[in-house]
Amino acid sequence: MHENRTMSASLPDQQAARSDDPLDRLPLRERKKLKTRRAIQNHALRLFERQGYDDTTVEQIAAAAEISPSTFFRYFPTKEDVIVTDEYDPVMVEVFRQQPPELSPIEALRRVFGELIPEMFATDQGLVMARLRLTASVPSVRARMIEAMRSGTQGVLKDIIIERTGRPAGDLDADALAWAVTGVLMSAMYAWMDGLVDIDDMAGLIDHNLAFLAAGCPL
Amino acid sequence: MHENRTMSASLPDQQAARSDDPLDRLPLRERKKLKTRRAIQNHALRLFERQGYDDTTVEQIAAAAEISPSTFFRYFPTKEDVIVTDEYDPVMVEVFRQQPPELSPIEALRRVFGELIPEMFATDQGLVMARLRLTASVPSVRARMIEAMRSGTQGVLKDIIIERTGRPAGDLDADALAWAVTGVLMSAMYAWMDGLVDIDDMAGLIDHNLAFLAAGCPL
DNA sequence: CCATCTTTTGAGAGTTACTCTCATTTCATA
DNA sequence: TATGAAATGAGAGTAACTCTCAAAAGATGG
Repeated sequence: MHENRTMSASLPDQQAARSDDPLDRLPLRERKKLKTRRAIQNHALRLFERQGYDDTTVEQIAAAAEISPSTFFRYFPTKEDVIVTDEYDPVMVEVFRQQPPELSPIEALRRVFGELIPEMFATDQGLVMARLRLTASVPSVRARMIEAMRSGTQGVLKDIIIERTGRPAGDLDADALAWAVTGVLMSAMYAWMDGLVDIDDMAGLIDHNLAFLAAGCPL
Repeated sequence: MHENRTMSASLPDQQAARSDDPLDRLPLRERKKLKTRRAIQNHALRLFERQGYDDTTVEQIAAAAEISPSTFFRYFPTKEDVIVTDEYDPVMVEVFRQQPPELSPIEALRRVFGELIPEMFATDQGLVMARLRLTASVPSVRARMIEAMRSGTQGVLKDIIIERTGRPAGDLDADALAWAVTGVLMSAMYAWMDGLVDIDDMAGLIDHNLAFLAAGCPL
C-alpha cells in the first residue's frame, strides 16, 4: 500500500544515552510495546523531515509503522508528543547524584551537563537534531516542548536541588533556582536553533551560562 | 437565538494597565475591531468559567459575541489565544526605560515589577485571575502561555537589557539573563497557581526572586 | 449625497486531530 | 490446553481550524 518499505537509514536508532537498552531482559509484552513506540517515533520523524510536519497525517504515520490510528494515540496523547517525548531526565538525576556533595547545586550541574551533553550528541546526534529542528520550526511543537521542559526538567531539577541542599519540600528558592537553570538551558537551546552557535559549542555555552548564573548575572 | 443577551457583570472590562483607553480617538473601523476583540475575550472567559474550557465551543463563543465562527479565527488564531493574549509587555518596556540609568538591569527590573504588579492586580484583578486559573488547569493553554512568555516577555526583556547595557545585538549573556529573569517570573507565577503563595505576596515574591538571582542563587 | 474602492464579515464545505465504544486478537498463567 | 487480562483494530462522532467566495460596511473623491 505504501512504497517505502525500507527502514530509514539516515535516522539513527532511537535511544537515550547509557546504551544498555532495556529492550533485552524484559517481558515479551513490554518489549513489543517499546518496539512499537520506537517504530512510531522513527517513522514519524522520518516522514516529518521528508514532507513537513503539517503535511504528515497521523494516518500516514500509523500506516508506515503498521499500526492503526487508534493505537497511535494509545502511545502518544498528541501528535506533538512524538517529537517532544524523551528519556533524558532520569539520566540527569542519576549523574547529578554521583557528584561530590561539597559542590554547590550549580557547580554540580555544570559537571552534569559537561558530561551529558557531549554523550547525548554522540549517541543520538541525528535524532536530537531532527527533534530540535522541528521544535524550532513548528509553533505548536515549540509550545509543547517548553511545557515539557517545565513539567519534566524543571520539576526534576527542583527535586534534586532540594535533595542535595536539604531544604524543605516546598522551598521557593529551590524552585526559583531550578527555573533559572531551566531558563539558561533554554537560552542555549534557542541560541543553537537560531543558528547563533555551532552544535559543538553547546556544552561550552551551557557551562558558561551556568557560571554566569552563579555569578549573579553581572552585566 | 441565544438567550443571554446581558453583558457579563462579573468580569471587569478588559483592559491593560494605564487606563487611557485607545478606544477613543481612533478611526471608526479600528474602534469597532477593538470592541469586537474585547467582546470575544470577555464572553469567552465568562463561558469558560461557567462551563469549563473544553466544554465551551468556539461556536458558542461566537454566538455569545454575536459574530460568526469565521470571524472568531480572524481575531484569534487559536482558541487558546483568547486566554493567552495580553498587552502588558509594552507597558513593561515603557516603565523600564524610565528607570535611572545607573541601576543594573536586575535592579531596574525590581523597580519595574514593584510598580507594575500591584497596579496590574488593582486594575484587572478579575480578568488576571480568571486567565491564570485557566492557564493552570488546561494543559494546552499552559503550553501556549509559556510559549507566549518566551516569544513576548523574554524577547522584550532581552531587547531592553541590550539597550540599557549597550551590549551588541546578538549578545548571548543578555539573552541568558533575560531567560533567567523569565524563569524566576514563571516560578512566582506557578507558586501562585499551585496555591503556595497568596496573591498579595506576588510582588514581594517576584522582588525576592530577582534579588536571589542577582546574588547568584546561593543555596 | 452618491459612486466606487477597500476592508471586514458570514456562509458553507472540507480536513484532520482526537475521543469512545466494542469486538477481536495476542500474550500471560495455571 | 483452557482461562483471564491486556493490547489492538474498526468505525463512528466531535470540534478546531482552513479556504473560498459572495455580501455588507466603512473609507474616499466627486
